[in-house]
Amino acid sequence: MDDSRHILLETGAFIHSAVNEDLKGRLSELHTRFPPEPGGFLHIGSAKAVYINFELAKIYGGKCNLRMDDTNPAKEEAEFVQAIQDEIKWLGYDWEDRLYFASDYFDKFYGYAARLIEKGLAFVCDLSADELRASFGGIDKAGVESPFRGRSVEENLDLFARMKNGEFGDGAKTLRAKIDMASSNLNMRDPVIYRIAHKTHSNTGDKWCIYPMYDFAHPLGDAIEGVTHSLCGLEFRDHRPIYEWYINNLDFEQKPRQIEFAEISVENTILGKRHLRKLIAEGNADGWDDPRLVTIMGMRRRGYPPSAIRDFLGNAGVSTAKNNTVEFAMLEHFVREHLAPVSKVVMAVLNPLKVVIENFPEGEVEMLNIDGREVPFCREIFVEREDFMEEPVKKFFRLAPGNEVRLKGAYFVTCTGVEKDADGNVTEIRCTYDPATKSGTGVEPPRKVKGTIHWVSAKHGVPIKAMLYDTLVLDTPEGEKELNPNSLIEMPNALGEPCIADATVDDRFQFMRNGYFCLDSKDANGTEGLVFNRIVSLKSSYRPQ
RNA sequence: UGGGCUGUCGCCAAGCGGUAAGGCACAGGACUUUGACUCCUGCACUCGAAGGUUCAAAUCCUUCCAGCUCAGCCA
Repeated sequence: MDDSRHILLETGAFIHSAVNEDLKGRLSELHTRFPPEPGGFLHIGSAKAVYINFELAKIYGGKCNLRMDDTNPAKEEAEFVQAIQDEIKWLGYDWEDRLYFASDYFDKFYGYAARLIEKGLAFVCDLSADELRASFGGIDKAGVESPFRGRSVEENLDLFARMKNGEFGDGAKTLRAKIDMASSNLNMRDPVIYRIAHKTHSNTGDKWCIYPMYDFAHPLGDAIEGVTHSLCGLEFRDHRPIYEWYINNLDFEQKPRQIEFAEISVENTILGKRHLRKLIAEGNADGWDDPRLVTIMGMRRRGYPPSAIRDFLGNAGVSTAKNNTVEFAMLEHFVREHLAPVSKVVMAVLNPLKVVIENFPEGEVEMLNIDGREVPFCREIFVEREDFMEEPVKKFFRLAPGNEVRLKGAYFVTCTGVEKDADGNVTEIRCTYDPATKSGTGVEPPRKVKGTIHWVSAKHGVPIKAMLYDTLVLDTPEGEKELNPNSLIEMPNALGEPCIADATVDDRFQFMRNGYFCLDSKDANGTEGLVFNRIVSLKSSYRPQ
């Protein structure tokens, strides 16, 4: 089922040829890495980076490290370190014993920075954050060189050591690379290498009060770990020159190469950390694991198989540099495809309408064998409210006055009447059944019937709550995101056939004609009764009227 | 208006000088005790536009048009 290996080989040709060329065929030497910042949870966008880095290494028999990019103590928390590992494992990948932390290299980073100073390629700058920003210039304006750019190697070395020793306050000084303030690439305008931040780091504690910037730490981290190919999102395209500048100026034997791929975006979803945080803070999402979110936690709770996510990612393609927004329907397609073979098909009625079978003996319970299950059938059952129409539209093959349908695995029934309340709402329908049409007897029914509907015994039905999801937000034509008012529909009075009382969180069901469902893992001990999440609906070619 | 990048079916996406793969979606049809699944069938004489080179161009050249992206002591 999981042919992602094949898919990734077909797509992302630019990566394959680059890797092939660099390694001159020794592809098992391919070494990649997935470098998350432990400052948040992973989502489908991060999953693509996980997928590409790990999958590519797997295809060629190479290795992929997991490196926590924890160079900014202000934004990172230890809890994410474990969460991210769980998420990657769930996605199906293994970094073996190669879990690393950028912070493990702080000593080395410091040494390399000093090296840059000695080579006259870095200097300590006293400009304030505001002054620095102003001196950077702009998109069509060259920057201005720092007045501290000419300091001697000795002075720089001394100042840098004193920065490290905590002699200066936050923001008082920075270490900067000496490159080119007139570069058309803003990342090359004497970028900051180290900043001062008297903050406790989750890994190194108070040992450091200066921390390296991403642009400096990332290539060095790659080089130190022996990474051959640093595959990252397109957003880092403009950083490639600075990545190479550090690598080339620090004389690494084996130079890692950065290759970018287009990030994925899925229609009607939100990926941005701050946007997600806002949704959660405002109560519009039920935490990071809200099943309507395409966070890893959300998709996991929703019931998406990880293999479906991998397959989706592979099929959505690994393009070079094109903006793309994949339709949500494509994700759902792969979810269905991977769910179908592992799901047990059972009956559940989401919106129950009582049916009394008038000629079925009162009090009698008949056990029916449906696909190997024993399912009780009796005089009073529930069917889906949507499966009955008092005044049927044309091509409505379900229950309607005078109309005969098959009850799945049971008998043919004909609607003979309707009961209503004072407001005219249908409260129950009356039917008669034909004993000669019993299912599974091997005897051909005496006549054909167009519709087969699902049902649950009134006496034996297990009360459940069904959660029907749609995406939390909708894309507007203007390119904005708006809340989807119908992103959650709760069906509190749903009923399932008896066997679902034994469901575990790992079980996947297809509720016949209603979609794929699983137990909500958030409420695994059932304090709210049995809560089932609809993972994805079934496709339907039925169009009323 | 500086730099980088991109424009192939509604959405993804192959293709890299030899006459437009595939998936999703959609539309027909077959099958059907899930209006599901499965199975057939259809779905770009055309590759952002215009010129040019060539026996031959989505693929090469030129110009133009459109879109995305970059100014954290974030990653």
